[in-house]
Amino acid sequence: MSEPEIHPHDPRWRRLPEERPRQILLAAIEVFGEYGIAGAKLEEIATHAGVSKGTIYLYFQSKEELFREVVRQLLVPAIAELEREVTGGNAADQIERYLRVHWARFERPGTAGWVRLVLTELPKYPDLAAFYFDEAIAKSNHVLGDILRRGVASGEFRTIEPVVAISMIKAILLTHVLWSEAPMPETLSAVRPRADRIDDIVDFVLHALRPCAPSHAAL
Amino acid sequence: MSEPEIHPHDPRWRRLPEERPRQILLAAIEVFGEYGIAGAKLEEIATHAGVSKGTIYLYFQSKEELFREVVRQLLVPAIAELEREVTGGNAADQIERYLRVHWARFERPGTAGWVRLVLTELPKYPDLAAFYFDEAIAKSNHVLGDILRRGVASGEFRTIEPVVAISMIKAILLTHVLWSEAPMPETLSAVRPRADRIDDIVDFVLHALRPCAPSHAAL
Amino acid sequence: MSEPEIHPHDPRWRRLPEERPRQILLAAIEVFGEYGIAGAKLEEIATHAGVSKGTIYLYFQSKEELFREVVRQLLVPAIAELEREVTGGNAADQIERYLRVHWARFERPGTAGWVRLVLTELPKYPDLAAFYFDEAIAKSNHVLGDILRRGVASGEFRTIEPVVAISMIKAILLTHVLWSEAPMPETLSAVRPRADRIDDIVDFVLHALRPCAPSHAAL
Amino acid sequence: MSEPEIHPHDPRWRRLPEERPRQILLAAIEVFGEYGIAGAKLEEIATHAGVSKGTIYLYFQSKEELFREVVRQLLVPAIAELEREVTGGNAADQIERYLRVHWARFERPGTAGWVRLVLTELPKYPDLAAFYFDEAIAKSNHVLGDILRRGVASGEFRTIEPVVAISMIKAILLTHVLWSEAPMPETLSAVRPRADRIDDIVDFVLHALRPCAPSHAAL
DNA sequence: CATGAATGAGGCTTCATTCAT
DNA sequence: CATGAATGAAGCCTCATTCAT
Repeated sequence: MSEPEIHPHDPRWRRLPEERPRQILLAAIEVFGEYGIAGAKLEEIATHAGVSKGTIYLYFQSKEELFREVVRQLLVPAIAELEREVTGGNAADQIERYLRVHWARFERPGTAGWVRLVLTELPKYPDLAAFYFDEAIAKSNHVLGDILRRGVASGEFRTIEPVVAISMIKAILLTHVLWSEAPMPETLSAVRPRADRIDDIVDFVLHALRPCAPSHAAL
Repeated sequence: MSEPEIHPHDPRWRRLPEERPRQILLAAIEVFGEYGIAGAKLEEIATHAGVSKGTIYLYFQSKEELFREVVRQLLVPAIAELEREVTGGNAADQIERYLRVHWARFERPGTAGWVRLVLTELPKYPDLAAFYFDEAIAKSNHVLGDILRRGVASGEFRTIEPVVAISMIKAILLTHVLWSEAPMPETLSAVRPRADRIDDIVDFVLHALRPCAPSHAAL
Repeated sequence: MSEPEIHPHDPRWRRLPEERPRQILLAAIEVFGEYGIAGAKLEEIATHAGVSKGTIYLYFQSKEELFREVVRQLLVPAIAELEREVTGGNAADQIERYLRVHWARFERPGTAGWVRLVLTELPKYPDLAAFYFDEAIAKSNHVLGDILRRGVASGEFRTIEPVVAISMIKAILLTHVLWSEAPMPETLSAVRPRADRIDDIVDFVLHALRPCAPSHAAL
Repeated sequence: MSEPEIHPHDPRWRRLPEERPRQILLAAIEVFGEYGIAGAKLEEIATHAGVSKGTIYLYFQSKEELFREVVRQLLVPAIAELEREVTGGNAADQIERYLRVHWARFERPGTAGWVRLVLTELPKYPDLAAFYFDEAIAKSNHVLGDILRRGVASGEFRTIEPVVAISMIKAILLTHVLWSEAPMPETLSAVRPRADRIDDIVDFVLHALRPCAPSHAAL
């Protein structure tokens, strides 16, 4: 209909073989996060990546394999990387730092989709889930477990099974990430929209861990 | 054609027509919970309900409308019903009771699907989410908020914004329900499989709420 | 563009579950025969059968499975059926009858495609080929072998390995069927278009089998 | 950039550019022969030829044009060349020589693909078929026709229309070449695998041609 | 010249929805 | 009412063809 102005340097596409896979993966994690595996359309991933449908197949064998690579190349490294950032200070400081580092990480737009991805899609792929657990979860569990054990030993924390505390901490963190994005977070949770929700989380977790006098909660 | 009560060649038995919609809704919540909205197939819902695909359309206009009715007729009432069961005792007892009642409720097979539905599918339908919030969440928030306010007032709990405590409690509860289900709970969380996980939850929550100073034990 | 006259009894389709599979198979054998498995389009098979694309999948799991059923339900029975028609007379008469019966069979329009199907597609499916061999080829070999052995024993035919004569007879028959249809038969063979090509075939085969005086061909 | 003869780091060796089209044609006839026109992938032809996909388009306008050139530049000359080799001896000797020369020719690996190409793909391209007929078939028909006419005239052969004998001879020859190849020859034909199948063919053809009456041996 | 990255039309397949029975 | 056969839009994937490098 409209004559696009044709310049001699108006190529329809460019050769970017080095960047393509990453472009596609980044587009994929976004779209998968929003719609899930079944609901994500390759067409949309391609558009987001600025390529055509067929191009995806130059780098990934299938939609499922693309999802697998998203987990392998983006999810797992991103999670694994977080663990390195938690250092220094006493146990409570480290817990706080752990929470804030993760929160900051997940505040980046589009990352809440990751949580949904992990919660709802990963269980369908046992091998992926196992890989994810080994490479990402186990490490963070180790980091958190160390902090908790140290805190308990030093009396900074009350006596608590590290594995239990870990699951509570992660439950709180992940769910609030999920609630923090998307349409109407406050609708599904009870949370009033607050930018500093992470303060509440830190506060709640540290209170739950602090040592106690004659506890009535031991019942 | 139909002389249902007497004829010896009568096929097994037949449900009253009025029950059809409910059969379908029950099948739908199960299948939606397992596969999500996009992944659920009407064929499978029909099979679960013991009817044919076409029959669904006699009672529901479309797949989406069916999902809406699932939320309206099953999810909301089921959640709303729970709130009535929490009564009596001091604030800590009531919190514990709240947690245990909900946990027991969600331990029924198939109910973890509800949680996934609410956490991951509902946000896509703002109007449904609002309805769900008004009819189900708001009530439970009210119940919990009352308990918390009373506990804080009586000194049983530390000073904490009820709305914050509510979101923490629900985050922990819902996530553990999700993890307690079928495919590899312990793989994606850090949780060792334990039947008494609810004890850990109660313990953690009450510790988080108890007063700060060397407790001069309320009550 | 054109308003089709809508009568109250102008249904867009009719329920014909009994006939559908056969309609589709008949359309499929035609289209497969013309284009091969890869070249055949389900769209065209559907059109030939007077149904929509989706309908094919109500009765056949996939394009390949459709092809398999064509072989199983149409090709093999059609070939097998032929063998029953060869009876009576001396050996030469029976050979002639065998040739003419098969020729008549393959003269039906569309059947030359069968030959191409068997020659070019069947080898790709070893299990199908084995089935076809057992159910169709082996029987016809048996029939032909019997005739030949009897002819040799009675002195009606010269001494010849039945298995050799069989392959010669089939080679001649199949190739001429292939040449007998399609665009320009006489172009690829040397054959002038003649309705009574089968007479030439009968003549040639019987001459090749007839007993001989001091043979110079025995070298 | 290119100093091909001297440099020690010169990659292996390189074909002269003039050979490229031939490389591609040779690869193409192989792949076309195995998979047919529709089933053949340019990617595979390129790989076989040791070039890239794009290179094919430097020499051939399209896949179909490539097939046309295969017929024009390889099939036709190869067939035409065969005719020159049949000389000397009496008619029967020449027929035998014709059969053995062709058989030897087609025994070269990959050449059975030619037969399939001619029998099953060529008919789809009437102009190609006509060209093939004029350039290859007509010549061989002429050669064979001459032999046959001479044989009939000398009494060495029985009275038979040359054109008929030609089609029988070619039918037998081509089909057995097809069956002699790779996937389950003995399954689709009745032929036991035998290295000396050509002896059977020669024997059968000569018997079919020999004079009828108690032979007073010509020559 | 040669490459191979990129494209996009076209085919197979699924499944929500419709409708004759 | 209920059925399930039939439809067809839409999505995944392939591969002949184009074109920047």
